[in-house]
Amino acid sequence: MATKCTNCPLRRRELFTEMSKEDVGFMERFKVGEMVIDPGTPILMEGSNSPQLYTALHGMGLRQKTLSTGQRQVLNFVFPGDFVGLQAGVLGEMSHSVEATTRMTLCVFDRSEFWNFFKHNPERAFDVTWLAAVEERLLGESLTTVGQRTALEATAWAFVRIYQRADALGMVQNQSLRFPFKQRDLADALGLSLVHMNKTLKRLRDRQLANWSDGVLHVADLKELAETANFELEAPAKRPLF
Amino acid sequence: MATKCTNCPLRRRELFTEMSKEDVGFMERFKVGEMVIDPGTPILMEGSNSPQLYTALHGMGLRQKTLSTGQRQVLNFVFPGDFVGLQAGVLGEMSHSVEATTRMTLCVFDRSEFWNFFKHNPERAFDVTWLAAVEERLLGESLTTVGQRTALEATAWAFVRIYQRADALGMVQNQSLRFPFKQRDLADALGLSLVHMNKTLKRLRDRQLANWSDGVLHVADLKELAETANFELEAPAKRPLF
DNA sequence: AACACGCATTAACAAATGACATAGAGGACC
DNA sequence: GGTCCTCTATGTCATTTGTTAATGCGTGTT
Repeated sequence: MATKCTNCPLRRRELFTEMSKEDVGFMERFKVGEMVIDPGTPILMEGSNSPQLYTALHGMGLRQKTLSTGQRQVLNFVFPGDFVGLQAGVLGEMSHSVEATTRMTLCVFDRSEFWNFFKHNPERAFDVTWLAAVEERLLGESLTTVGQRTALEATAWAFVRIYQRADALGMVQNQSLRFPFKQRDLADALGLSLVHMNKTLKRLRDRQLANWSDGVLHVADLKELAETANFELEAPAKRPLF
Repeated sequence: MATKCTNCPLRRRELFTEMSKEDVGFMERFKVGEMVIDPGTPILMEGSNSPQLYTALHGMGLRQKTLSTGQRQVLNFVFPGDFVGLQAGVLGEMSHSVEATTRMTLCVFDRSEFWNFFKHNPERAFDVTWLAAVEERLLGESLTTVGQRTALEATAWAFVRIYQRADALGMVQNQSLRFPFKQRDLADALGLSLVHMNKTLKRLRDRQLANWSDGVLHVADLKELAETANFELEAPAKRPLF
């Protein structure tokens, strides 16, 4: 029942770069199966060294880090097409956890085969590095947001990025998308308290910039939202799918 | 008179993994020269696509991102041995700037040769990915700090990380190291105002945990400092030198 | 000597954000 | 129907952090 990479519904999305027929075949041999998990289930644990790597096929999740005090930082949200476990694959240990927020299905890859990529398929090896660099770029931007932007700006920034990402995946309809997280999740992603997050959402709603209710994010005017975030809108760059 | 990779003083430091003779030779052919720059000079600019990549040999610098409002986020500090320009090498465009804080000397590599690494030297290609993953890990930790820790905890965290990094490079003597930045730099790294940074430094000084004056950071008790940071001390992992 | 400049320091006050408390809506379970 | 639970919403107050301004100190320049 596993989806064949040849028929992968993600590859067609405009977010992703073209993939050669050979590479698709290569991926198909690399893929060992598919996994379906329920909401709330951990996929990878901080400190663990998973023998498996994943690509999110359906559903959404989040990456997070927990301090000894119990506070948690949400590093980012996992969208379909995201590669999960690169750190485990390369460094041998995850520095954060990944868990499913909705029901998810994941493509499963064998970590022990990972090294073969570098040996036998330099193009795909380059793509892995590309993904790591993209991740680094996004984290740098998140860090800048949490460090420099106000609660309102930060929330607007997050919504713009989420909207753009979803749009590139074809998940936006009527300027709306399913964003099935809790206010607590976004608060922990932006370093805000839950109460303050809630008040900030209300402000965005009152200003008619963005409305996130019942798991649906609606953005009335992306440009204006980006402006309140002090964020320069630009066409999202393509990236490899792994 | 460029340093030959064979005689590279960094490679001996315990921070770095062993490198085979062949790889050293490989690097030596990859290296096209050396560059010395004065304090304050930009090395790579946000948005630029540099034809050159670098490894810091001597001196220190910082990576930063600037918002349209003029605020800046310092992403991290560049130590000797750091690879600079990975994003340009892989993505073709930097998402942040890098500039020298002290006088620096950098090994210069040709970006056009970068791809050859992946084709002809999978081990080194893997190392590049490793570096990207390490960078991602560090940024995730910084994000967690800025998002979740108080000003005091964040500053203590930063000092612990800086101390450990410097120690692994053999830059610590008498529990002290040169940390030639301004309070403004650290404030921008931790998302704090300059004044609050200053007050926080005084608190750490009063508590006899850490004293950063005249460009020298002195840590009296690393363990206690880590405790105030809510940070779990662990032996720093080795990493490849590029 | 006089001056300007960058940086660290401190005080006084302002603003942003967090903490606590409470309430309501909805779902799951008995 | 009741009860418990999670999540959202809102008000009040406390705390952290930011802003502005002033001072001092060293260094380099005129």
